[in-house]
Amino acid sequence: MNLKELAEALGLSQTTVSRALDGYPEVAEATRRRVLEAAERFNYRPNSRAKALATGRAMAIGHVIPKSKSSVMVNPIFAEFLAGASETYTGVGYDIVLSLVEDGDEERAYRDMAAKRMVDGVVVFMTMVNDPRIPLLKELGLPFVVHGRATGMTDAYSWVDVNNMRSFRRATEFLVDLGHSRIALVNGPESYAFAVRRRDGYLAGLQSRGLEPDPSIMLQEEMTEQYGFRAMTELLSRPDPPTAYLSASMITTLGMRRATDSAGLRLGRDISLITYDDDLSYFQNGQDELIFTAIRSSVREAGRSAARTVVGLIANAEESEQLLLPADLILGQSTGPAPRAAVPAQAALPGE
Amino acid sequence: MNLKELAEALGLSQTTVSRALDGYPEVAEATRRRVLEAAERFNYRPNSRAKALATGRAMAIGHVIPKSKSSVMVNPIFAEFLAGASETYTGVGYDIVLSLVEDGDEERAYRDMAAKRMVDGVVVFMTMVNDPRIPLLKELGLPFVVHGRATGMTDAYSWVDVNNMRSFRRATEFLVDLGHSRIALVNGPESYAFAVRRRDGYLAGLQSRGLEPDPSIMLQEEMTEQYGFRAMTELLSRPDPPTAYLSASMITTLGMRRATDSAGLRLGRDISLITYDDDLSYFQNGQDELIFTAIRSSVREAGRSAARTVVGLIANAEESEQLLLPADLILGQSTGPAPRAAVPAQAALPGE
DNA sequence: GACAAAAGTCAAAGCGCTTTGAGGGGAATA
DNA sequence: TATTCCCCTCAAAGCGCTTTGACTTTTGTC
Repeated sequence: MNLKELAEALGLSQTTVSRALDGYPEVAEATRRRVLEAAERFNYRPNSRAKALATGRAMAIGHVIPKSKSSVMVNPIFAEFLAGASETYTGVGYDIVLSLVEDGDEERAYRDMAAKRMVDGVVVFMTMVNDPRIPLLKELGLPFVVHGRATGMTDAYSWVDVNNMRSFRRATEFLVDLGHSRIALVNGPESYAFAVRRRDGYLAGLQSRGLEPDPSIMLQEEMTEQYGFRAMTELLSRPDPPTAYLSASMITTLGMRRATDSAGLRLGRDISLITYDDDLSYFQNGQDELIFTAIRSSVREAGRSAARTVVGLIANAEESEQLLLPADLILGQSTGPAPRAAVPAQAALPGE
Repeated sequence: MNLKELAEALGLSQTTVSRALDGYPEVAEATRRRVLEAAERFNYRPNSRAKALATGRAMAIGHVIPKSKSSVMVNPIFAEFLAGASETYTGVGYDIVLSLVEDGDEERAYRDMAAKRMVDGVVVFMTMVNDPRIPLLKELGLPFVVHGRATGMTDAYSWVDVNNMRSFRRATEFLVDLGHSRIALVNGPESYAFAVRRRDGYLAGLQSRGLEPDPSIMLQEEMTEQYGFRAMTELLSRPDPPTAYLSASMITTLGMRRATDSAGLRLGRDISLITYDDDLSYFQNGQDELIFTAIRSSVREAGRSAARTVVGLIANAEESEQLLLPADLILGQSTGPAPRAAVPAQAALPGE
């Protein structure tokens, strides 16, 4: 059933039917009711392609998700981020066009989306340091919002981010205040902007408490479970193992806990750990009481906000918009005072 | 830059340019080269909306992902599944239109997609027992493929599935053969078809070895980490705790391991565990040697296959296609012979 | 009752593409 | 040179919708 047929069935012109459906005021109330009722009855929906062509609006937002070619890894966070974004979109009638592309092919993906006019705007996920996508999208004139500011950019653009720097600084200071002086950073790849910010926060925290950073206990890699395990195992096996750990992802943290457990150590007593927690629905950090002391910020909420921003941008154009979401440091059971000298020594021979 | 402008710039008609770009034989080779070169230079791509309207093909596939309203949970598996599907689509020029909908709203989502003509076909994810979406999609006449057969359906339709029944049966028999007689099933919600099949496989395995099932050690719930922990903790605290466990998801398994660890028990020695393993990129089951004995089947491969099937369906219509992917039982370190009587008794007081 | 204003409806153009049916020009044949 | 045929190119219609500008009918005012 298309508009023409519906109009014929009603004995009205296409114009009137179209106006009635879209709520224009020129249509008599009785006519509108009649039209709406018929549309409902025939299960009519305007053909979105034709509508898009006529209006110039695709009513769709593009989400381009990079997947690193080397590791074949897809960051599962994006599922949760999308879930949030979709909550916003459904309210305002936008669809999501998803594109998963390998690391180098992003430029082409965005150029395609722009030239093919499939979307009215895009959301950039996992922003890189000096991300080339930002100037590209400006050049293309496609409204966009990035999740996580890029570093080293001066231009104004819209973003939604978390206060990574400050929260990692606070977490670090908190650990120092508990008496820890060797604090490891198990970070994500520092090609990502968020990872750089977290590292900088960590360094700022150390500095504010007068501690020297030790590059040998600052790690970075794709945030998998196996990475967490390897990193923790390796760190614990050192002659002078750290007593406290900062992890950039809940997933990595699970691997770190596995290593801790199999070394026979207990979190919160022998070792302190603070994790970044995206508040994933399937990895809740405890129900009643928290398992991990964590820097928590809902990535789903970030998705909602990013979507809201890009939709606003499409409506209003101009005026970029920035939004810094809070990240709370919440106390769980994985942190405690630094153990006395004896314990690190014991920890040096995990599980033996 | 649109077709008209490009044609003018070249001094050719739109027809010729369009044909040259689409590789029709009526165009002189020299003309075609000239057109292609110009298209490249001007960075021209046909407007996908106009093309879709003219051809009747949207060149897009819809993926509708349900998110359970109650738990607000989004199954992270879908990210990996989509990554696989997208590998297929990029090869053949299809885009993904993603729709995350709350449990009850699926029918509307599919009706929308069909009526609005946004997609040429859809992939159904997380099939339910007696899934109403299958008759609905048949009625709508939209090509579709489901991931995981529905149960209780007689009609022919296309699906891609894993041999859940057989693999769970084999895993159960394997555990019995190791001497285990109390084997718990920590399943996903049995409203899903795959969960029913896994349960049936488990029951068949018990029966073939002459064991009676005990409903009190057959659990089902959304497959979160916290569920695994709760389930395992509860099971271990019983007077007569199971010595072996079957888990339906790697994520749940991580929670189960956490519970096992904090009860002071060791997998493979005190307790045996076989997990279903979707081969997620961020939860690799060990690098060199496997951590868990597992039923492994790549969900990414399933995504690739499902996409291939739906694309084929659009091209050929008619002829439904079924594909049963293998699920291998692979030996890791989480299984071992059933401990003698003493150990379960000790396990009854976890961590005390 | 005449006229203006408002309300309701319509035909037709246009969005950017594909595709049909037809036309022009050159090579091959007579 | 005239004719046929093939190769290449083109103008125009159509995909299903929105929207402009005009037209008809109703309502309101003096």
